[in-house]
Amino acid sequence: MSQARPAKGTRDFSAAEVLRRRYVVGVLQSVFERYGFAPLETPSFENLETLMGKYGEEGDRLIFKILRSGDFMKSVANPTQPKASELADKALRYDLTVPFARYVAQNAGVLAMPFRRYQIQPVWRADNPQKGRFREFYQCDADVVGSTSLWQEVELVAMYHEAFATLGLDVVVRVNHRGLLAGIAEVAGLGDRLIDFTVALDKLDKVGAEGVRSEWRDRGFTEAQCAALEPALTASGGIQDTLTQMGKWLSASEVGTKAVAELTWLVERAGRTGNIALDVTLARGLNYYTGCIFEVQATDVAMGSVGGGGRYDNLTGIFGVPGLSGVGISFGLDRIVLCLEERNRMPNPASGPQVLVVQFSEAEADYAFAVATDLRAAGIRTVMYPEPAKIKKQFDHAERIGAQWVALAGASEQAQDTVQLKNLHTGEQHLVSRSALGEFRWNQGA
RNA sequence: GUGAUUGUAGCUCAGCUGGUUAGAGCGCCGGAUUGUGGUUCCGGAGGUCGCGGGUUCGAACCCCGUCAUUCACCCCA
Repeated sequence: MSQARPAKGTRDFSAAEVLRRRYVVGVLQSVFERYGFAPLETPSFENLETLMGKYGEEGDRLIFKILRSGDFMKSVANPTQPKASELADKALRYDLTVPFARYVAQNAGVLAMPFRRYQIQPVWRADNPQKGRFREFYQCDADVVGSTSLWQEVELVAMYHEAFATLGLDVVVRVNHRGLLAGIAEVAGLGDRLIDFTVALDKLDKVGAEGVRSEWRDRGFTEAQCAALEPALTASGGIQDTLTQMGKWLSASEVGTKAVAELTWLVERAGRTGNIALDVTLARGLNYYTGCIFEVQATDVAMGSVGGGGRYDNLTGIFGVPGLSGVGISFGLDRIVLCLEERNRMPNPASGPQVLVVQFSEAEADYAFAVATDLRAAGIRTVMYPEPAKIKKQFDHAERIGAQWVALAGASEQAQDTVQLKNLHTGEQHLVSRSALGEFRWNQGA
């Protein structure tokens, strides 16, 4: 086994893979831009304090920290037990939302609000890899800040629907509202245990109702509290029914009631653009969400979510700019690619050379190169064989690099200013004059 | 961080209850009258059996450790 391999959780992308990823990115970009989002790129690493504490305790653990430069150890107070901040002061970005919030806070005075940006860049997490899960992966985010209108949510869901419809992947956009969860916690008397409640509830589809109940108990909820939460486990049926149920159950809670109203309004409009589902068990880990939350699930592929997002009312507050509400969505590029491949919905765009120009002898190479230049000028992807190897070898090479045509351009062709074009698929051969290469039908016999 | 799994040629793998110079297919390189490929035939190169210890007359095989892979948990895209 070779020791030459990429680092854990990372991968190389071959030509074919790069092209497939570009295809997906292209679809997302075009959707983002049609909805008026402008691109933004931020650095791959940020100051450590910019990232720490934004993703919860678990998230902090998964941040890739970058060792300080220089002889930093000499300033460490206790070298046997250095503090993390003494060893590292920078970290690779963990997601695109926090760097975006940092950017908005920094430029709050000059950005036209509401401000819409999209961002397609890799992020890094020091997680253990598994299926569809990497330590370096791409996120494709679209966020809008500076507007509390629910129309933003409607548009973002429409973007999900449009993008996945274009890609040909069947998905459902699951919707929930942090206020709904907060309302449940309130009426069940959970106090500040909202996170414990939601993290367990989120696993309903995985571990079942009994699994959730026992996790609640493990997390220290009383039997009375568990009993009070019971309606959260049984909420099902139509979206409208569920909303009605929830409205009654949470009528004593102000946040709960408001959340139900918002969901009712959103669901009516978001349901027009595609498949959506109300899922009161949807929690999502990132604890900066405050309003509607989304998660996109491929319906025909066993895969974690292929996208997620939600509203966060005060993300820039921690960077000193309070009162800016934002809402955003994220597409998981790597997982989308995996899903499309599994569903055979991935096109295979051509990129390799179309023509290989054979080199017969060193004396004839100048003419071969002139022909190659003509071909390239005509927009044909062309490779000239670099040495006068055996013809069989040159043909083999043409086959292997996927070229459909071999161009034979030696002394006899030069005498007539022509080139022989042989189709490797059909075996047909055409004698074409150099001046007519631009009109040649390269796709014949493909 | 936890649990399990796997690690033999470039790739996919075989290798019996431990027993000589560790095999196959594919791939790679070369050749079969050197301006026309794919098929076929012939020949060739290529392995510290992940690494380090231990048991044994003898270890790819058994034991311990370690590293790496994959899958799952936690968490998440």
